[in-house]
Amino acid sequence: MKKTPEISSFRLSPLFRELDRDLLAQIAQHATWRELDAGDQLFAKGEVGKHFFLVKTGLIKLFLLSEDGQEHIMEIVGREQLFAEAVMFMGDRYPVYATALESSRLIAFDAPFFVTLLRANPDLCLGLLASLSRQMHALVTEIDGLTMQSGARRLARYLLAQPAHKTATGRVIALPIAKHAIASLLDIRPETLSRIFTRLADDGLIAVDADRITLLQPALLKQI
Amino acid sequence: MKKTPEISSFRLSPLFRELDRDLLAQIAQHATWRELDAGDQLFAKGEVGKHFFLVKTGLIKLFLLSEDGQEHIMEIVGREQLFAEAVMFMGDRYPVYATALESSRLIAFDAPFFVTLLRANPDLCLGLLASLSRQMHALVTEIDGLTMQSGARRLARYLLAQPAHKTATGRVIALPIAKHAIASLLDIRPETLSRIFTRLADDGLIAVDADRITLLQPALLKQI
DNA sequence: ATGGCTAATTGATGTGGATCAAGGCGCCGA
DNA sequence: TCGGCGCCTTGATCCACATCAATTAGCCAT
Repeated sequence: MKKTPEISSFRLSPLFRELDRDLLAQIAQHATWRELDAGDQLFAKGEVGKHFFLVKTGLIKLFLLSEDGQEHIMEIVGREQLFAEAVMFMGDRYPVYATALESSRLIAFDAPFFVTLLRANPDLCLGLLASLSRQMHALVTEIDGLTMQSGARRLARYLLAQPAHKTATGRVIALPIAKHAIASLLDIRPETLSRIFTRLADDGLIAVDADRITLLQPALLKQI
Repeated sequence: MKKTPEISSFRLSPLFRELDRDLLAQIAQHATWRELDAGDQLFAKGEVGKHFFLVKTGLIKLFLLSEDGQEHIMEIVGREQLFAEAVMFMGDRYPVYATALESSRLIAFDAPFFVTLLRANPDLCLGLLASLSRQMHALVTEIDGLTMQSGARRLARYLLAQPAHKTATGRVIALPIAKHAIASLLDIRPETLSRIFTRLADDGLIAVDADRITLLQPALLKQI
């Protein structure tokens, strides 16, 4: 069931793009496919981890739990995205929980082996450094957003960041995840998210039809 | 005025610890001392940066500004700590502002030169990867704390993390920075911080004498 | 000393979002 | 077809913290 992935399935990821065929082959030999159904757990926080992952299809949520069981989604990882690379250098323990939001196929890369590759390949190192730096910047921006912006504003940003297709009335987007998951990601309660949606709709900025959102006034949305 | 620092002044930092004498000498040649008075700006957000820094004495605050001028301190960097390493891989732009809280002496390392060293020294690469991973984990923890914990709890954590010396009545700590700076770091208003201090004091958990805080009940403080 | 800073405290009031509670609605399985 | 069960919504109330405002206390610089 676990066969080694084709090189072509991961060579286009930014981290691997510059590598030569031989190296890619070695990486592939130390990688395996991983399949998850919706709701399946990939790893738990604190668990010793020997892999990092590339999402080929599906969605993975990375989250933390407060001691009263409240879940806070840190990030939703989608197709062609790499995650948990940092586990290789952090005492091997995952800093978050990871479960599948929908059925998903991942490639699991062997972390210890990858470290030996890093030791011999400075370019690979630099690529990984760049990737981590980008993620750090994103985290700093997230802290900024969480502490200095209102819920409505965070939702506006989120909506504007979604892929959309244009129609006569405005940009239409389909929410990729359930509303309660969006609420967790934006760090607000589902009830509050619902109220913000209706307020933005009342103000004519958006139109809501279940998970189909039309941005009627994207310019005003940006200004919130 | 800018003379190159002695090797001994930075060789003990975790990032440099494993390096041989020759490499250290090269690094030193591309490094300079930087002196700042209290309030001096080291760099601004968005500025193109060609250096990363090691604090030898003093304190540097890293912060963001909201568009209405509100300042949010992300981190206070103290002696023997390295910061802004990530700027080497992030399009060269600093993601935060940095100013001195008190007069400070720093070593400024040349980032482009350091990248050439990384290319030739996998061990150095791995050290930097480890450092960035640790910082990322800290950021994740910070998000967790900011979004899932009350102000009182964040203050308790902060106090417990400070260096203290024990006395008969409890652990005594001297706040290293002004209370309003602590408030910004914990993302609460100075007024609210003041009220939390008096509440904790009323409850007998701590005693406050200006910037001298005695932890009377550290165990209870941990439980908040 | 004196005036003018800024930090810190304290009180009164306002508010965004959480919490508690009660339906409505789509979807799926028997 | 009918429950049943998440998900979403809507309303009422609550609370932590922000905001606004006034006062006091240290701390230079003149």
